[in-house]
Amino acid sequence: MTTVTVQIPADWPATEERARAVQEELRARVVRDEPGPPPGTGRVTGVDVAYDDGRDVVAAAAVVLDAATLAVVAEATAVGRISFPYVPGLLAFREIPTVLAALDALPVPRGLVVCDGYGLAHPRRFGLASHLGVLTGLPTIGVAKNPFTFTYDDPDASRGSTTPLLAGAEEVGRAVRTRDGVKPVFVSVGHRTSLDNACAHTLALASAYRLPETTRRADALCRAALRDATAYSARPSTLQRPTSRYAES
DNA sequence: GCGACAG
DNA sequence: ATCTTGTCGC
Repeated sequence: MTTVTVQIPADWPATEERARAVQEELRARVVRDEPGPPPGTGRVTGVDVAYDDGRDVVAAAAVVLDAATLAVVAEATAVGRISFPYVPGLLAFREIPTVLAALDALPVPRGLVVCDGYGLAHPRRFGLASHLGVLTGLPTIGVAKNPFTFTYDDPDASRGSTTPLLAGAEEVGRAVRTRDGVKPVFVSVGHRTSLDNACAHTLALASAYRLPETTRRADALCRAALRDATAYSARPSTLQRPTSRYAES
């Protein structure tokens, strides 16, 4: 598996104002009139990021799955310094440099990229998934765990039920029930994909668990990469008192 | 002005 | 995101 080190781009926005201006400029490049790749065929790639704010370290992972079998085809990770503080609406500026590096390190084509967060469901209609799509040219979707600032009616309890995710009267995404009786996930279009297709992909990728297998795999991998990246700093609990469950008594 | 707010 | 033990339930 490939692991790379990332540098924050010299021209990366340093203020919230600049970051918002970048979003306003790039949003026009989102392609919305393509359906995207059909679910269940080809490859699907999941990306996710983990942080250690205290040490200023960020790790990203990209995991390519066979869309039909969900078997892992390829993996890559990237490690770097945190490029932006967490500000609701500006998440992309915190995640993108490292995610791009991990995606670039993959030895195989990516297919549809599934992001942990939003695409068009965003204050300026340009969330992480759309931003990543415009920068890479790849079809992308966003699958988030929370409704952010949007409203929705609870979908029926059965897996496959959906309701509109609304910004006022505008449908910016959908609440999708991936498992019976379990809290829905929130799906939106990133780039070069239709909302129907984005929801179909999400359901195809999430049947055993609430979240898509792509994000589950990427989440586990970026956490492991973060552990490795910070393994040399002092961590008494793991380095000095390894395993014994009987150490106290 | 105050509260809410993807990860 | 991350901090963190046990606990209720299939």
